[in-house]
Amino acid sequence: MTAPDLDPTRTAVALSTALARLRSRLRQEGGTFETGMTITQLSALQRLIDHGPMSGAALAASEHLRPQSMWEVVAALGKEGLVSRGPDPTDGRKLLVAATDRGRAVVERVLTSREAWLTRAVEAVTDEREHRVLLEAAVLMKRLAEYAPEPDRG
Amino acid sequence: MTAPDLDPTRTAVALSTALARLRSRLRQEGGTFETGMTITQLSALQRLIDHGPMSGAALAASEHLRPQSMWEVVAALGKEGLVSRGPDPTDGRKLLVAATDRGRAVVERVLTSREAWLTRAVEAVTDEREHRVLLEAAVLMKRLAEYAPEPDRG
DNA sequence: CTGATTTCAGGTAAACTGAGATTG
DNA sequence: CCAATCTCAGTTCACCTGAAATCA
Repeated sequence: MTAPDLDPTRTAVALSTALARLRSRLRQEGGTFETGMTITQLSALQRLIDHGPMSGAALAASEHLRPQSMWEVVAALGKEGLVSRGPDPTDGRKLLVAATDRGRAVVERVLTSREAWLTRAVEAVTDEREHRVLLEAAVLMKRLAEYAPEPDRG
Repeated sequence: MTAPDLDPTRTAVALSTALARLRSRLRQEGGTFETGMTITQLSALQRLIDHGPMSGAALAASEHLRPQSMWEVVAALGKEGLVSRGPDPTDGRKLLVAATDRGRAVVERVLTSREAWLTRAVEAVTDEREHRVLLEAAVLMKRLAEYAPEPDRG
């Protein structure tokens, strides 16, 4: 039996509205960790670093964007020299997108800077236990984003 | 001394990218709890229910939007009969925005429906402990969104 | 020929900025 | 007269859909 105070719908609504409010505040604060990057760009770049070179279509699918939208993101990153595009040797339709050394360096710099508004907010308004809750929740939210329902089987 | 694995910058980045990915996935899934409302509209409506009638400017500030943007949100909610607008008896410049009974009913319905994609995802991919983590994180994220740095005092 | 990938063109939604009008 | 609020108009940004062109 699930505890009566744990209602997945209320959690879903709370999570959605928290998302909206934090996102608005981030926009208000300039948002993007002092690089020109949008969070979508940062997320895609991190994916490339973690996963290695991928086709645009695969990268789009993993980030839940349309390929056309992802190519815009990749073009923006490419213009800054953070990713490179090259032909896939085994499939002439694909272009492999890869993080460059410069891209890796920028992400590393983002991950060690203390200046971002959200970093200061986390330091200021959470104690150690709450900080751990946020960190775990980030992992859980990524897991939620990947959720694929089991197909019905007779 | 803070535990060495707890780095506010890494938490901030993890939270940001989790935000981006979950938001993309929500858009892909249709997002808005089977009402025509956007999450911004839902969040504003909840605020009105919790707080009582507010001026457009105050509501905008609390949700971190510009007044002009908030008036668009309010207009959309008004068209569905979920909020009403009336003059402030004490200040002729302001219009007080208030949730209607219909608005309260819609939020109540959202909070009890099991159909939303995110609700099913929460049920499916989290155990009870993780569910609690998400719920608390939603509260913490709203707190982060409200963070106001202490003014320097010499 | 079918299907997947990339590219090109145009469109939408949710926010924004800027410039009045009204009221305190 | 100055400041706050609301309104009107135009703009931007990050996505989207649709339709080619290329290749397996």
